[in-house]
Amino acid sequence: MPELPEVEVIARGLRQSISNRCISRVELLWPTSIMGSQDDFTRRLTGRHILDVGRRGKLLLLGLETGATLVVHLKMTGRLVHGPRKPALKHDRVRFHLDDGSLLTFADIRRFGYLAVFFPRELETWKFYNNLGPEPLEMTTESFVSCIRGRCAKIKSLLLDQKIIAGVGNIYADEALFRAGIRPGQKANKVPKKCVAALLNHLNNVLEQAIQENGSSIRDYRDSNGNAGSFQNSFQVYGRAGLPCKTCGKTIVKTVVSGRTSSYCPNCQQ
DNA sequence: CGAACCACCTGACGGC
DNA sequence: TGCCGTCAGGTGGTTC
Repeated sequence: MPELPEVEVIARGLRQSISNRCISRVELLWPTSIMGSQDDFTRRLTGRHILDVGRRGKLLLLGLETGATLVVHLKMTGRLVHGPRKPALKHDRVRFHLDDGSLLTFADIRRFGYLAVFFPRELETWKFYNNLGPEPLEMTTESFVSCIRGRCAKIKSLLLDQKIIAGVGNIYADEALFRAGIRPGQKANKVPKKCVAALLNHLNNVLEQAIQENGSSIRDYRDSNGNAGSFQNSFQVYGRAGLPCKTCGKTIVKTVVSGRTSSYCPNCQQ
């Protein structure tokens, strides 16, 4: 569910609300949401202070006083919400009781999401983390072009590949490609170099605008305070198949790329 | 290297 | 009402 902007919004919110808090108790309501040993997980967190909150790709990273990192992947329906103590809800999977009496809750309807605590050595050997590509917002045009150019895969498949660029998902891939005027099914090596270079700027503009608007809420996404985002109101193509293009009026069409529903304007995108 | 599948799960929605 | 199929923001694995 959440892509880079949503995870970034959550990280910023938690940085404000839980930095320097201490985890007094860990409540495992659905133990299989933990990757690896549940005992280690609880032991490594209980009684520890959270020093900082960061993000890498779509991963949330909570830095602990011990140097270990609590990693959270929200996948499709995960939420990480901080608030006052209250009874657990149906989809709550893990709850962290903090020393000020507040509660940090990981909820996840579909249970694809997971949590883990890694010490630095372990983090280095975790393949998913280690193979993550660069952050788009920190990437140079030259490096982006060199990652994309010469590839014969469809351009959208490359945007979605976390090993190439970290953090882009179905929504922002479609929105960036619309702004760049490139069809999602276009082969990367057939896109003019200039257009590939411009694509990074469009992608980063979309990501930054989405962060400003607190992310996109299709159905499940909520920020760390439990509030919905508003960028879904600015979608140009995502979820708009059959509706008129906001730029030219032509009907937005739907196709499948990388097994993902993809929408584009047949007139604005080539 | 790339595409086409399936798998992991639940819930919402539309059609009949 | 209820049953059934379809679809959903992500990632990993297999096979061809």
